[in-house]
Amino acid sequence: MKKENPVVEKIRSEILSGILEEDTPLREMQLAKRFNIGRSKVREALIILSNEGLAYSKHNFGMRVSKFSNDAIDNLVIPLRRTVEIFALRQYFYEINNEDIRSWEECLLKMRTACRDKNFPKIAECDIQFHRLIVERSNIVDVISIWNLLISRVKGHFMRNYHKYGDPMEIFFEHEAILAMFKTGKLESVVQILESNIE
Amino acid sequence: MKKENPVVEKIRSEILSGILEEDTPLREMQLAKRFNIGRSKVREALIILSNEGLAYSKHNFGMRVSKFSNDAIDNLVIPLRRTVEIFALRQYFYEINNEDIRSWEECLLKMRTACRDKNFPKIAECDIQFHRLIVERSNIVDVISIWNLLISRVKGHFMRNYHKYGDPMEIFFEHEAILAMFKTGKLESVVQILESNIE
DNA sequence: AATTTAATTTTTGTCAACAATATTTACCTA
DNA sequence: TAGGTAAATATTGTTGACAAAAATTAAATT
Repeated sequence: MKKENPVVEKIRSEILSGILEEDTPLREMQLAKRFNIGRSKVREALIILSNEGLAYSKHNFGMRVSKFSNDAIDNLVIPLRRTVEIFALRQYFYEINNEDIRSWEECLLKMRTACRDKNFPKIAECDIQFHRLIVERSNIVDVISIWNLLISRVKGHFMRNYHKYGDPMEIFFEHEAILAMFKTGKLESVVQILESNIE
Repeated sequence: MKKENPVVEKIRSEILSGILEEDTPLREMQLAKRFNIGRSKVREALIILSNEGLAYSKHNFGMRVSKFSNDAIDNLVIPLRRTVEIFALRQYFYEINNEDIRSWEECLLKMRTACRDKNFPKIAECDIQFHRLIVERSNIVDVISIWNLLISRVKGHFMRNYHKYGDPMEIFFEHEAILAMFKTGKLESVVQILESNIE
């Protein structure tokens, strides 16, 4: 598997988590000094981020952090996410073992704390992690990379979506229910509940 | 919206269609001279292609054309492509003008020649271009980049798929029919014929 | 003081140069 | 001639230089 550029990974994570706000200029020299690399290496990283849609640029303007996605895009990306995650799940569902279950349980533990604390960025992180585990368990590189792109396209969607819940704990209960259904071994029921969770 | 780098587009199209074979070195100076641009611009293009999975590199080895993907994930990617293209089309269908029609007609003209000559790499190039025009006309950068990733995951699929046709001219007729349906202005009919074409 | 204008600094985009590495060619020897 | 070795060439990855554009600061004007 291709090893990721750690500078790309770091900047991307900071954009997705909201540490870097919309329209923040990504200054080349500043990043070069920070990561102790040359300007050309920073440039490469920014090109990749821009290609992923997390940064944008104009001529002689440099790269800036992209704005949040809009509802129109969400309407496209959410069905795609459903398709990808359920495709991934179907590849291995009947081979799920105790170790797999434990990784989801570990994720849920963190999510419960985050929900109790109403720490929404942390809830989003756990939410994404829960679904990432579903996709990565398939071990199919192409599927994982498609899912990664889709997730980067709904920057801000998770936070917005949480407003629909009266109490953040409901987010935890929903994912707890998904895992409970995993344990029953009923694939079509899992598909149904997973579909309703991805919205 | 920022226009896509035409050099990236051209090289990508040549990789996807199979004009550039697996493991072909993508020499920077050679490409720079060919497109009349500097080496740094070529470098940017290659980074993007590599990020999309169409090229790979080792240190001091440069970029090479990636190998074909296996068709295991076709069952996933093809429905996704359908969703994305039809989503794009719905955004602007009732605003299609003569200039748009002309760009598809221009594409079809090349496709007819390629089909008559049984030049399969060229057919694939035109086929991809036809669908790319559908997506790019939406001017939605997120949609375009998702589509680009999906297309890059089925490298080789087009060529494989053409074996189903008895006569390559059928490929041209199918796309001619799509454009004809565009002109009728009946969106749902276009959706239907487009869905059947993406397989 | 507020606004406009000019000068200064910063930043980007691009090029050319360079060392490090890889590839090719020419040469030598058995 | 075949195979190996060294020289020559080509290519990449990286740096620094520099002009063009943008952003910032300072000065001037009302």
